[in-house]
Amino acid sequence: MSAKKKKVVVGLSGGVDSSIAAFVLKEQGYDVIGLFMKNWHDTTGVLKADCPWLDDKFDAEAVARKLEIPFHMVDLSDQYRKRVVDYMFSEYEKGRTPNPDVLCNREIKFDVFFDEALKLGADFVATGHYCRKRTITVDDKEVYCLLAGSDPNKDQSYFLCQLSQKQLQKALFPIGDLQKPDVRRIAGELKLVTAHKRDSQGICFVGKVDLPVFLQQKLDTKKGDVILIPPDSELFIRDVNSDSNKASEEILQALSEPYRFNPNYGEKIGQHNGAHFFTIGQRKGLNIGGYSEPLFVIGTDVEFNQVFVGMGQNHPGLFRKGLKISGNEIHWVRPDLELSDDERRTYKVRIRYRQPLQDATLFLKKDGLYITFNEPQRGITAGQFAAWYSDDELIGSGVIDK
RNA sequence: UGUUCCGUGGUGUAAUGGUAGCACAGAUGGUUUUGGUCCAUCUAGUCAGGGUUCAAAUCCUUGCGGAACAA
Repeated sequence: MSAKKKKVVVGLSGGVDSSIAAFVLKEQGYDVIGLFMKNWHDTTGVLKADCPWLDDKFDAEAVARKLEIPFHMVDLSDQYRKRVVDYMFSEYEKGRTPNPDVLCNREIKFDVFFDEALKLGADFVATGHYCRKRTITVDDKEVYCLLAGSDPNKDQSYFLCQLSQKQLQKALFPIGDLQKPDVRRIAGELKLVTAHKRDSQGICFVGKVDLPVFLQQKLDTKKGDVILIPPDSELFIRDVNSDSNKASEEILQALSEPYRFNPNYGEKIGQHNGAHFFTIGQRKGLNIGGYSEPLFVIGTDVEFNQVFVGMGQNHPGLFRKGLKISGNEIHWVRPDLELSDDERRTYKVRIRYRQPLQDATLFLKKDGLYITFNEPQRGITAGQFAAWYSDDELIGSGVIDK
């Protein structure tokens, strides 16, 4: 007899990707268990009202039946609310723009869900993410690498940028080598109910929400001024030598400093319903027309409830060359590659999902990690995650502090 | 009070006698497992009344509203 089959619990979401993840695992000879997690059932602010988790559960169950694997469900909505949604509200309240899905992976799918899976006796836990894992040996120790999915169009490694070695150790990403169209095709051939289901969008588990409405559950609306900042404002003059090779702490700090707006630098042109409903780079929702080019949010101030905007795609307020991550927020997916004090290293960095990787240099300083980009970046926003890559491997990440 | 100028979609503007266009805003849809971006489509207007003309945003006139100038 061969050794006992390894047991894998796969998170079945009721979508096509996790369906095929389960299928691939089965093909590979694992003992597969499907586990559906219910995370959200509140429909406040959700567009397309029908509360979809039940449909998803039915679909997940149907897939499990078709693949002839056991099916279980866990309700993690309590934890999801506490560890993802509350975090979201609190970040917005501070005027930052969180990425709940990165948190969802770190806190839910690869934490509480993980534990539930292990309770079912799992050796591994699998998800339908488009990314890959590789195991290498460094100093006689196994090290797990998180790689981009093979389908460059669907690579979801960014959302897993906060995973730890411990989490990666038991993780499997069965569809990381597949292209999305192949996933659809296989699902079609297997006649799975999820074969032609639309890809999920919006905050994972919550769905596509009207964000202001969603946030209004906890955050008050409050009228404030919208202020237009001219592109030639002195605020945008950074008399730092953009040759950041010298990389003194001063230069790094200057490059990573958000523009400090105040109404004296511009002109009041309208009103908004709360600065915390806006994020840098945002165009829609200002409700101010009459300009030759669109207006974009270039800064918000929740303390004084002010929104600062600039006209046009190339407004200098939209761009910055550097950002900073607080020392305690630096996360290395590969701890063996951690920078030492005052060390610098070049990486490819993205600051949002699906952004093409940008050439950048990381500097570890006493007060945190500075990242400077070769090209100015649009919409560097506190609360979002910066993730650095070496080729297609995600090395580390952190919440942008400023 | 007098003279002059102006009044076009929600906003900013184009069309000076010949099918009222553009931009921004807004709505809807698409792309996207964050926010946002982006793409497509759509909505919506000649201040009001009278007149000239085959034809008026455009010319004339009255009213209303705004701006400028005025010993």
